[in-house]
Amino acid sequence: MRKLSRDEWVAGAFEALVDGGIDALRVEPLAKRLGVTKGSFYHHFDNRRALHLALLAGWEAIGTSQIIDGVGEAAVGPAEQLRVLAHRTMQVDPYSDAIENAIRAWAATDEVVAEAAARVDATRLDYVAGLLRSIGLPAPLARRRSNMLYRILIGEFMWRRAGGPATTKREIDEIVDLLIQPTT
Amino acid sequence: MRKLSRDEWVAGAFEALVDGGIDALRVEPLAKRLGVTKGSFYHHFDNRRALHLALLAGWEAIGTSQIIDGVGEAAVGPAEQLRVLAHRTMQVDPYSDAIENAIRAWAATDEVVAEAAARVDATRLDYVAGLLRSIGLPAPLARRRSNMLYRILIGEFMWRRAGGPATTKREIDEIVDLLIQPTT
DNA sequence: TGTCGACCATACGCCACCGTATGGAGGCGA
DNA sequence: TCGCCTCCATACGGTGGCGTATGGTCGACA
Repeated sequence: MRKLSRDEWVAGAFEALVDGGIDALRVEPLAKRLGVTKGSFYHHFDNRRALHLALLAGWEAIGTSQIIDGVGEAAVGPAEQLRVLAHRTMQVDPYSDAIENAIRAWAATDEVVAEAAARVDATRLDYVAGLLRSIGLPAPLARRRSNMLYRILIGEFMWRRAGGPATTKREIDEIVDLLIQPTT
Repeated sequence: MRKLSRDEWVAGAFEALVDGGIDALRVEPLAKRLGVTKGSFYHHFDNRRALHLALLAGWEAIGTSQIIDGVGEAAVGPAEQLRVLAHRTMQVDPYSDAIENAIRAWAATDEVVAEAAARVDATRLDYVAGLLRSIGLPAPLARRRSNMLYRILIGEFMWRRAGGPATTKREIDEIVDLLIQPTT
């Protein structure tokens, strides 16, 4: 008889989220995938909602730091840091694409999720805006440009998830070059 | 006793799609919303899938032309046309946001939907790229810039849907100005 | 005014899933 | 070895939704 920890359930839930979205994340099918019965699930969680919230908490924890961590060490100047950041976040990763999209779509119908997503977005945007200011853009312009880059990112995730071709490395460089322009 | 046409069912389905996504689009609740029973539904449609496909066909029909139609009359030069196009598509419309996102999220798990979305995307992208070429950008650059703008659009839809503040008119102008730059 | 067809209500069987209740297996300390 | 605690299997009732079968209503039209 296999024994699972709570974290293993959450990890399995992320897998299920990837190929089906939050609505397809049901406890009995998930239990079958994990090789146990739902008796295990209801030992670790009060109900289905509790699993969803655990999932959300996990995403928020890694979603905030994952992208930013290590950028400062990987590159020296702010312009190069921005470039590294862009390449890292836009690299092809179907797993991340699916999760990011699933959470964001979920946010449309769940206030708690929307708030968590807003926190993650704010952290990322602040970081990028700070980089742009370091490059020399005035604060309001830096803010607008970071918003622009962030929309490109979200769009890229969703675009790829729907089956579209990924943005190439060369195009990413071009985007960064364009965004750090002080004027139009 | 109320009587509905097939189109009224589709229209109702769009409403339901807006506040819940494709998974929440179920025939019995929808029938209740429309003030009839599912007896009516199964008179007009073979099954739930048929409604989904009708929905998809409706979206593809309007999604391709809706944005483009009338732009040629509303502005003279290609640069101004692009500006008009950007303002039109990015204007705040929670209804469109929801549908666009729902379809795109749906495309991640349904091949038929993914193909329809790809057709719509290709049409829109071709149009924007053509505008950029008319402005004077070389074809490959025009293609890359249109991809960029399109990602911003998708990102904007999803961003707003998740509760974020909309891009202002001034920012939209700035984006267009940046994208029609011949070089970085 | 009778008939026909379009449209819908109702009732039914079926299935997937939720959450609960209960007991059983197995490790672990006293 | 005994009892306990953690983790899970099993069985159950309940709910919501799918699709079908069947009959009823109402307007159009001859």
